[in-house]
Amino acid sequence: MDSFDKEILKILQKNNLTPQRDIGETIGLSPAAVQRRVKRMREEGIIKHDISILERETLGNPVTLIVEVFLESEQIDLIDETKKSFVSCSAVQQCYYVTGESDFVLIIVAKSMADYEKLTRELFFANKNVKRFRTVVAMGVEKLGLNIPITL
Amino acid sequence: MDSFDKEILKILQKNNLTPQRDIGETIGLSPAAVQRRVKRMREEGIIKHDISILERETLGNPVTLIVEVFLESEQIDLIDETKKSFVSCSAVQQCYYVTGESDFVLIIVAKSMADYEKLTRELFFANKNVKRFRTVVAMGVEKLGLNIPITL
DNA sequence: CCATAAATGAAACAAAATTGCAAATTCACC
DNA sequence: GGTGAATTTGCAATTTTGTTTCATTTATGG
Repeated sequence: MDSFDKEILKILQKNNLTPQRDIGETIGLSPAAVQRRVKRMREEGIIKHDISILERETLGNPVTLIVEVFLESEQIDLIDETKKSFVSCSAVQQCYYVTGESDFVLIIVAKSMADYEKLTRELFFANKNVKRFRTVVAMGVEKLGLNIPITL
Repeated sequence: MDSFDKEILKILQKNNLTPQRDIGETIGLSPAAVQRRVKRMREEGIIKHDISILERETLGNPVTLIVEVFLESEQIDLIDETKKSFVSCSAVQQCYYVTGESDFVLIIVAKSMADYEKLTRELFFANKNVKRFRTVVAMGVEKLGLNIPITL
């Protein structure tokens, strides 16, 4: 992985519909060379996914919540089970397994607070291993991206 | 926005390189019709961005942190200023303006803890309006996406 | 310094996206 | 329910983009 690759990645993580011709011109490489590098990086998994980012509000999910989850037991199989229930929930955008007082931090989207309240029953109250959870309501999503700082 | 649009979005937010022909076959519409709908939704901003998601680890940003920031003053201009400094920082992946005890929640990536420590000086210690902050270290990123639940 | 391997650019090729147009569908109004 | 306008559709032609081929160049190891 050289600096050409990194420059390509910098462009793709901003806009992955950029034509390879344009990328080539920008970084000084032929379209074919760009094509081969992109293909390789997809195969190697450096490029994990290619997705469209949608507007949450228009699609009926205007509420964002940040939830800190505290578990009862730190037994590995119990943790795994709980983890699975979080990850498989489509409302859960992100799930972090964390150190400190709490065990998980979740980023969740919901149609409404009532909708979220319903979700907490499934996700937390129904789970014996969840001791307690603390919800923080996002009034505004000021930045939302997965852009990684890439140093050449 | 009808159920065709929603089906298209469901596909694109998983993989935006899916050929329009495939999308058309799946949902029962001609490639041209799909193309026009996608174009419209891009123009309307329902599709906000099209990006590649990269592997953080390979690109030298293996550390993820969740930070709760408590401000000194709730004055709107001071908040805005602080917000700007967070949003413009490339290590900050997400910035939420929140209710409750704290004022902001940030998701931050870093090369190392030492790197993060350096970042805290710029971002928090250098800012007079930051009263205190609480850092939670992510041991594992179990789920990381921006997939919105779309109901037809 | 040579031989080998890897990466490149140019051109041909294939696949996908985009556009023009006539037919079909939907919608608002009577 | 019927009628006309507006919208949306599918098909086919066109254009753009992505992919492969191949000869050449550049880098690598002995």
